Amino acid sequence: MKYNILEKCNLLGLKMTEQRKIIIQVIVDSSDHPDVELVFKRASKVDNRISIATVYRTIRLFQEHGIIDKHEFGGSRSRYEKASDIHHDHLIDIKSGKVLEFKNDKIEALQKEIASKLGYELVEHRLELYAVPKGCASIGKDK
Amino acid sequence: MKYNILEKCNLLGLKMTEQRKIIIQVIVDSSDHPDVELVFKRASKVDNRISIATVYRTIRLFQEHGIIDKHEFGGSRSRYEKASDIHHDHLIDIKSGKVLEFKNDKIEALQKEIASKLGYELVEHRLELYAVPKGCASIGKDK
DNA sequence: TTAAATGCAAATCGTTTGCGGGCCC
DNA sequence: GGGCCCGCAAACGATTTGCATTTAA
Repeated sequence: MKYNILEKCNLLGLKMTEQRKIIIQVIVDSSDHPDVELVFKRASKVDNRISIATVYRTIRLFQEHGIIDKHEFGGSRSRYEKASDIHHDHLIDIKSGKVLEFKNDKIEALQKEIASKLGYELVEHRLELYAVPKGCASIGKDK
Repeated sequence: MKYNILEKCNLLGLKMTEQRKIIIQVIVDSSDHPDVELVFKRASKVDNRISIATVYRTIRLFQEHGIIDKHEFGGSRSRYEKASDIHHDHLIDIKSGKVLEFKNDKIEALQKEIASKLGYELVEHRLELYAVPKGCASIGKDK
């Protein structure tokens, strides 16, 4: 019931090219939710015959097959991470850009409840907390 | 302590042009979180001497001054609404695209608590529920 | 062998911007 | 009158796509 990415690709009948292997490896090894540019850079370091178009295509493909998850945090580019069986949300450190993951069942339950009260059935949700490390709260709070 | 948009613009020293008046009116009259294109269409109906560049500029300006709020729901375009004093989150009906607003203090409190536990101070958050009307749950659930 | 995947460059889409002319305060 | 604002069209950045070539199966 649990497959790794290579197995999932097989099941889906996707050809396993050198490029795809590298992109998969980069995604699996990255815990910082990289954007396409960054995945491209990291992949290029392994094998520079890879093109950014392929990275875009591959990431999109994987995303459409639920192999990786797409996020739109602060910036203009989308960011990605390996899909995980355990759902989680994100806290974005707006000082450093670092992204922490968390999970809270109470919030999940409340969301369902809210949707239900409004006459809806929850399909998915997006919860992002934008925060600053305790202490450096209002110091240099420019913008 | 409570000002309407015209007053806010005055306070900020913004010139009140015909275009801006119209754009403000369109935003105030819209409860469907329109994107720039739609604001432009509605504004043009009132006065077709308006250009989409002005709509982009004005909306951006207002947003930067906290006069309107920007959202990035499903699609590719950003959507906007008049800023309100009462914070609320959104439920997006993925069948119809309709957007409902809701407010839940328990969730707000939990978010602060989560951030705090992680060593952070919550600055802002984004919570969106994507849902389908009860009943038509899995019928025609074609992605 | 052959359908699918790649690289390249051009196209697309939403949004921003430089410029010369126009308009609010 | 002067500076902010406008319309226009060109520029932009992220992403997608058409096409000829390569490659996995």
